[in-house]
This record gives sequence, structure tokens and C-alpha cells, in this order.
Amino acid sequence: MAASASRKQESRERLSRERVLASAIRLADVGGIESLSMRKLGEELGVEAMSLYNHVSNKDDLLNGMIDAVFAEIESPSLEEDWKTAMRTRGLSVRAALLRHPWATGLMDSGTTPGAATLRHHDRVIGCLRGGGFSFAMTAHAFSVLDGYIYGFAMQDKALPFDTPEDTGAMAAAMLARFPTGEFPFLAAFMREHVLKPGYDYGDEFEYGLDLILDALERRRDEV
Amino acid sequence: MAASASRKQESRERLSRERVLASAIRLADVGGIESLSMRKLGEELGVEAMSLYNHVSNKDDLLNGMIDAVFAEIESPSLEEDWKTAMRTRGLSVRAALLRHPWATGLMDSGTTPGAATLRHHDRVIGCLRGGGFSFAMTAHAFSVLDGYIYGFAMQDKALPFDTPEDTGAMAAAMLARFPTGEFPFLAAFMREHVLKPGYDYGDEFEYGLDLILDALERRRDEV
DNA sequence: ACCTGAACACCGTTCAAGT
DNA sequence: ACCTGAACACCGTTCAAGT
Repeated sequence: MAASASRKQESRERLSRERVLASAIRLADVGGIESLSMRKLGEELGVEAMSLYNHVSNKDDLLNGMIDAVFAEIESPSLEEDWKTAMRTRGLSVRAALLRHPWATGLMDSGTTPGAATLRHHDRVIGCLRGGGFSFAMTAHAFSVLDGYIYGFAMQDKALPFDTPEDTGAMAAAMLARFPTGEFPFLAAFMREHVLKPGYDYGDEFEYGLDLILDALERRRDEV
Repeated sequence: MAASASRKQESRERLSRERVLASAIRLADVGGIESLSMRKLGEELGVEAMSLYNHVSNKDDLLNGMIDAVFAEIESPSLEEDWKTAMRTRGLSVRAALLRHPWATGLMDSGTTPGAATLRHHDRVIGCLRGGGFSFAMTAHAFSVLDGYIYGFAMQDKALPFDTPEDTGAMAAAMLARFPTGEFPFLAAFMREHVLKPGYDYGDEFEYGLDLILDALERRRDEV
């Protein structure tokens, strides 16, 4: 009692893989992936960095675990609903997860040793498309174009150097100011006439593209 | 004469931003972006790491320069051709560049301070779409879905843990062996019936998706 | 079984000093 | 003007030692 009370109360519960992963995700959410180091993570947990290696085999394993935790947050596509609404919901759900965890964007498809939640997610996506009448070949096409788009869009959105409309204006001006007037006429007009108009938000583009692809897939479903 | 001959001949031409960038790209092409450090780059050029700072303001500036050099390798989309063939050629051209320089995949749209070649490329893409009859709003849609897909596909392809068909089989087996039989039935069937069939190459999916998107854009071009 | 301290081999970058 | 050596504040990871 006295002994346990004398220790720093905060983070002195026993370490576990789950606690390590949760802490790492919080750190990456707040400060970005580049601010996540084994040493800082240890500090966050009130422990030396080296203790982490008892719960995670190295930093790569840590990242894999974090990714799988993100997939676990995404509800797997339903096998009851019709494929198109299920795939639409799932697309929006992945995007929402990547907005919560932008650091995961480049890593979701990092391939090596996917975790259980990751495999389950992919299993359900394939099951949903097969159940919707897609051949194996068409399932491969659909999977590829949908996930390519979903992750690629997230990457672009994340990389965008402006988060607010005010930033957008400043950025656009700075970008074009570095070059002779008229050197990039189409880009300049596009900025002026579209991007800088009030109400523009790049994030809004996501659904347009998702629906465009889903419609196109529906049209091609019965080919080949 | 004698003096200059006594120095190591190899890399003793004067340093310049161009030489630094070219060397950095070569290093990243060969060993991946994570093997590119200021110290190794210096060594490659026969110079101390600190000398690089005379030609590049920091590592971020180095990376921006490298990206712009990759864009400079990509021929800008023609404004004479019809928009669809021009955009198709350009999509394939970007993909080819990313196959030559996989390390660039996550960085092409990194936003901050794009270089002249990058801006020119984007200017031409917008010009091509506008010239093809796309409204500003539709140009934004088209740009977003095309680039999202192109970069997203490259990211997935790069992340794929197998480069050869033999690897694919080994990988698929290892992946599924870690879990109870039947836990991922759709994934397992998909692997068995499609991915592991001879002749399968994920890279081939790229063109299918590109054409699917271009067709869908054509159909929607005159809306809104 | 879990945690630690010291150490190793790396990073990017600054700064005063050299030519 | 360009290059260097030494230094600073970081990394991931190993390993022997502690409890």
C-alpha cells in the first residue's frame, strides 16, 4: 500500500503490448509519426526505452501493431448489405480512420506481416465483392482501384500544406509569387477561380471520386 | 597539374546543387530513401557531410530538389492532343517514373514549396483538362481522383512484399499459415484462385484502373 | 519475468576555424 | 566562397547486470 502509493501513480500499471501500442498511437496522433521514438515512448510510459523491447520486438513490430490497431477501429464491411453501399461505407470508414490517424496513411498497406485485424478487413472486402457478383479478376480490379484511390487521396490530403481556407490563400499566393507572372497560367487561373473561392475544401473531393469509381465498377461488374 | 592529379580524381569536380541532387537520387534509387543520409551522401561525393550545406539548405530542401528532378523527368502532358489520351500518357509516364524512383512515391505531393518542374507539370495537367472542356469544378474532381489513384497505386505496389511470382507464393502461404484454417476464407480463396495463378502480376492492374477512371470522367465531363 | 545502465553505431545540424 | 573538425542533441538496438 504505502510502497505502491510512493511510486509515481500515473503510469505505473504494468506494461503490456496493448498499453505500449495505445501510447504510441496517442503520441503519433498528437505529434506526428516523426515524433515517435522508442525513447519518448518509454518516457510517456514512465519506463526506460529498453523495457519496451519486452513487449515489442523492435520499432517495425511496433508500427505493425499500431497499423493493426487502426484496422481494428474500422468496422469490417458487411456481407449482408449490397456490395455498393457496403463498399461506400467502408471507404468512408477508412477515410475517417485516416483523418483520426494521419500518420498511418503511408503505412496501411505496408505489406509485411499484416495483423489479424488487417487480414480480417481484407477478407471481408473480398467477400463483399465476391458476394456482389464480381469474378476473381474483377475483384482484383475493384480492390486495386478502390484501395489505390482511398489511400492515395488520404496521402494527398495529408500532404496538403494548408488546413484552413486562410492558409490556402496564403499558400497559393506564396507558391505563385516565387515565379514570373504568367509562367503557370492554368494553375494561376485554377487557384483564382476555384481553390481560393470561399467554401472550397479539398477534403470534399473524396466522396466524388469514391462514387465515380463505384459507379464505374458497377458498370463493368459483369464484364470478363 | 601535378597537384590536381595527386588528388583523388573520381569525384573531385566542384560540388554543385545539381551534382548533389543527382548523387542523392542515385543513392536513393539503389538503397532506398532510408539509406540516404547527409553523411553517406557526402562520402559518395568525396566530401564531408557539412559541405553539402553550401548547396542545399537542409535535408528537406534536398528532398524537395530530388522530387522536382523526378518531375523534370516526366514529360508534361501535351496541350495539343485530346485530353483523354494526353492524361492516359501522363498517367503511364508518372507511373514509369515512380518505378524508376520508388522512394519518391510518398513524396511527390508533399506540398510545401514545390519546385519549378513540379508546378509546370501541374499547370499542364490543369491546362489539358480545361482545354478538354472540363469546368473548374470538374477539373478539380478529375485532378483529385486521377492523382489520388496514380500515387496510391504506386504506394501499394511498392509496399507489396513480393516482387516475383515465386515470392508471391511464399508470402501468401506464410501469411495464411499464421492463422487457423478457415479464418479468412475469402482471402484464402482469392489467393488460391487468382493471385497464385501463373501470370498474375499486381502491376498489371494499374492500366485497368487508369482507364476505368478516364472513362468515368469522360462520361461526367459535361455535368455541372 | 521484467526492467535498467552503459555502450555502440548511427542521425541532422551548428558553429568557429581554416583555405 | 567553399570546405572541415569538433561538438550537440538526438536516434534504434544489444547486452550484461540487476530485481
